[in-house]
Amino acid sequence: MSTEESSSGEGPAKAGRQEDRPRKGDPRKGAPRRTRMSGAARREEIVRAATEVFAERGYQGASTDEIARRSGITPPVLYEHFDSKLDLYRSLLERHFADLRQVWLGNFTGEDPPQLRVARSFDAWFSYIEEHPFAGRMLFRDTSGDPEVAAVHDEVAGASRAAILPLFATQPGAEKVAGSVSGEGLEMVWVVLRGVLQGLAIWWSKNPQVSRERVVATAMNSLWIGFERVFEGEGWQPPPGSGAAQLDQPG
Amino acid sequence: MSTEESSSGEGPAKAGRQEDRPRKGDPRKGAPRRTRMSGAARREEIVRAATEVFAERGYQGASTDEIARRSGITPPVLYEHFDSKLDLYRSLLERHFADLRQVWLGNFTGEDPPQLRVARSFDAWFSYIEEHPFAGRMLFRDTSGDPEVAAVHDEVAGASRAAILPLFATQPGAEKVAGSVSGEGLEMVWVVLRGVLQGLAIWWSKNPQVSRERVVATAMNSLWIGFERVFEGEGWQPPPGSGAAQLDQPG
DNA sequence: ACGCTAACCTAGTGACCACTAGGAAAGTAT
DNA sequence: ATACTTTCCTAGTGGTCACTAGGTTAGCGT
Repeated sequence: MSTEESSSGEGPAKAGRQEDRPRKGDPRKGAPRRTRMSGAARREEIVRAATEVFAERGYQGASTDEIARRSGITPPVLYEHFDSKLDLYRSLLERHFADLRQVWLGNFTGEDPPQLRVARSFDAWFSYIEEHPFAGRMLFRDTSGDPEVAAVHDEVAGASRAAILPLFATQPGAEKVAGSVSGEGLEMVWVVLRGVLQGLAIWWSKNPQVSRERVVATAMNSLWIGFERVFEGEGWQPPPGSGAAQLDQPG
Repeated sequence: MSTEESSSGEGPAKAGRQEDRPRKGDPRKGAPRRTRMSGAARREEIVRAATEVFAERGYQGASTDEIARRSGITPPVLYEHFDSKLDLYRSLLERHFADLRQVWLGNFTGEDPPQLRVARSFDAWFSYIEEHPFAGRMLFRDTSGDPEVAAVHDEVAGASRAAILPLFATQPGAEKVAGSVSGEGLEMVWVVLRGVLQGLAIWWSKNPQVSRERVVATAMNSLWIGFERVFEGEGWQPPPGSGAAQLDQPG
């Protein structure tokens, strides 16, 4: 314990502000935050807390007051590090998406057989999710409620997609999954992949007792096994001559 | 249910009656709403408008004022039909999930070969999405930001899941996809299925030029083709003797 | 015509939230 | 100690939102 506190001596004229309170009760108001950090360290603390809160409550549900509280500061300090809530959100997205992009680029490329590269990528991807649960849950949230937020999310996520998608396009036979490897077809492959991985990641975060190996195996069984057979030309065909009649939904 | 009274079309020339004012500027305040409806009709109008707004902005982003405005009323009237925003949301969820449940129950059951039943169900499911775009986009939104809303969503969606999942459990070989057909395994199958269908549905709503047949084919190629092979025992196996070393992610 | 019910409105209320002005204190250099 | 910078605070501001109290009017039955 360092110096008692420097405010000894003169009695406070107006308000009796004591610095070393036994911070029982409310941790925000009762305890004066005399834990001063360097700017960089505090900024990291904000990033960590904000990832947590955004993961738990989504963009709209996360309050800057709550983020500040979990960072050990009051709201004004937050705005000395980030211009706005949206600016903070964007910088988190960029950081975490960059991490995941590296996971793909570092594992999917190479000369190994496709199945091995896919399995390796999935495993590395779920490893990242395992080690950064809040990051995963934050990234995969639906943000389309607020157009401005959705634009930021689409922009950052789109940059990752643009970096990763070409890896798949070179897979021979990939065009058979969704009709083509360019434009809509490739986009649909991406949608399916993302749907499965994100769905499993969110489910896994609520069922952590399941091993990563099992989650990866489920993803492989769902995606790769089917895709591989489609690559070889065994794709599903609609039953001939049975268009509308059979496929109509009941009233 | 398509009695769409376009209450606010372009006014023909000018104000002829006492009712249609030249509502320049604020459309809510200028026009006295003397279009009185029966309670049931107004309630339907609210349901329609609320589905739209929840689909566009999510639960938190949807304002009751906006829902009221699109229903042609002011907020107090809304509360004569529903107890609260959450009550309104719950009743929409129940209605639309019940519709989708019927799609599954009406198409997946029967004596046809599994592939045909799956394809028929997918087609019927996407048909429903096609005809009720707002319903689809509303149901598949992430609502976990607000615990109270998440609880309602989980409750209603869980009822649908409980009705549909047993249909899959009887599929021979289904346990091989995720390790078992009970508990976690079956849940993971559900997660994968939901991830693919919902992902494709949301993507499709932004890319309506793609035919339903193509979307269904992508879903079949992604899910059924792979699953079928797994059913037959061809599931993916981790490369032997290559656990952590190969699968480690890069720094 | 006249009263009654139900649909609808105006005009709020209090709570919450993103964000800020201005000042105090902690650390650092002199 | 004194001057200076940086970190952090108190105490707000204006705006939005879910929801409501109490009054008005349309339309129907008699």
